[in-house]
Amino acid sequence: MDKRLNDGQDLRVPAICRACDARHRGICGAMTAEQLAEFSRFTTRKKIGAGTELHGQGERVISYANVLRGVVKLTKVMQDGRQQIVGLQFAPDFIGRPFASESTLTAEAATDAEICAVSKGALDRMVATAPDLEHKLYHQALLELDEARDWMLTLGRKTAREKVASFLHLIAAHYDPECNETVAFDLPLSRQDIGDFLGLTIETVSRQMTKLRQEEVIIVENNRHVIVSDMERLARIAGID
Amino acid sequence: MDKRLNDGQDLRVPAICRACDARHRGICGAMTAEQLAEFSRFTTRKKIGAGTELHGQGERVISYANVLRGVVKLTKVMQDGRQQIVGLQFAPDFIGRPFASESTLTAEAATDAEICAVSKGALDRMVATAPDLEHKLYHQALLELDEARDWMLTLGRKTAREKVASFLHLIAAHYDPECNETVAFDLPLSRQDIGDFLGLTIETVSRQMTKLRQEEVIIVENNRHVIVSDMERLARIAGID
DNA sequence: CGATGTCTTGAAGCAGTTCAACCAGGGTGG
DNA sequence: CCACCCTGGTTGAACTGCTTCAAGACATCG
Repeated sequence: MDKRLNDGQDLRVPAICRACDARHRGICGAMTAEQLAEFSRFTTRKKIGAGTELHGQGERVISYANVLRGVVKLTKVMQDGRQQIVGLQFAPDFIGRPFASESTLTAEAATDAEICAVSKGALDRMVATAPDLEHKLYHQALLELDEARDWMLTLGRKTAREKVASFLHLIAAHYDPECNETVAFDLPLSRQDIGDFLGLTIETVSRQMTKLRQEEVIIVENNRHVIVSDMERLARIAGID
Repeated sequence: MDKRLNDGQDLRVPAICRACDARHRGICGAMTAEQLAEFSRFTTRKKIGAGTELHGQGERVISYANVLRGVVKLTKVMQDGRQQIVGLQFAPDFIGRPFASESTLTAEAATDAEICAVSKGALDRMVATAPDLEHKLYHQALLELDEARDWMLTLGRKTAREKVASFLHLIAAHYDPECNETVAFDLPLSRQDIGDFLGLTIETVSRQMTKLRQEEVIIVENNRHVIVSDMERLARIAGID
């Protein structure tokens, strides 16, 4: 039986959660109807515009969030302004760092997005008593760690060309987990953000994109829309095994 | 009362664990005497020489380990041989990736080391039933994620000089958590490894070390022994806030 | 004491940055 | 409705920091 359908009829589950896309895929999937009901008293679903900051580097954190739609970027900055994106969160990812009062990074919407924010206290309390929830969070942390380490290889050892291809591959793979031969999508990041993600300048990103376009690895429309006709080829250029 | 002393007299705790340095600091700290007794039937304490591989990238993993002494490096390689160190594990760190059968990286002793290996099955079973243990593992995963993201900033946005200084700072801070003004230590990595950690060539690492030596930021003896006289200054050069 | 591996130093080359100009699209106001 | 500007992206030319390639110094160990 489809759990989602079943759940949609379970009136103990809050209405807002019953209508939520991320209900089963995200951390909420680990909660019972009763827990959700209790929990939802501390959650707020909201739409945020691109550029909205959820919390800043060095700030005290008072809430966590789940991404429901859009992309949130996690960035670190040095005093002199140099910037590095250290993570991209897609739906239904969890945003926040349990067991730390201060954030070591900034979380900011890269695109228009929708999130379900929850007070830190409420989640911390629930984590302390619900092993299933902590298990789910642990699971996501491990996935993020895998991603971070993959990206370290990209940052440390790949050429600009490979980096840009790796980025395109990452986004494409996210939009099409089936990994079809051809994929089309809108880039969730500006050229500046792509540069900050890849450890490159905006000019280098632009030049490499142009080259990939000329070689017909990608087709670009309106600067943001990208069509990859041969994912295999892109992966090869990206240096992905 | 000192828990360690107390524990040393508790005969339900296996002898090998009673004598273990990492007993309370590592994940074992989350276990009861009974759990340890059960658990120790599946653990093997062993000394391994520098260069010993614990598991390789792409291999099936059959055991986890705790570092008791020495340093273990986690590396990723591309088919053409380019290599990146994506993590350094010190005592009492846990090595392994729960919930994955295959490893996406290689774990290899960077120095002579001592580890406490445990069969994957035994730990997985215990994790499934002991929330405290999973909590501890989750906690470490989050710390590793923090470290990985810090390093992404280093890899993506720092100059060779700042990278080398950052590395020295990292090692120094590990040997002296008190953060005294002056710290002396042996480098746990060869120049090649340092390069692979920083995304630089061995020559660039060497040149930057020479420069730092000439500026008297560090004193180097026998290539491996380093003395930092002014940690503040090193941090400034490393671009650490 | 030579042999081997590790580290340093030097010189030349190149990938990516920097600086500057240009272009396209989209909104604003005269 | 067009001139204007403003933002985000592209392109070009000169520069530079890191790499590459090659040789030499140093330590360690049979």
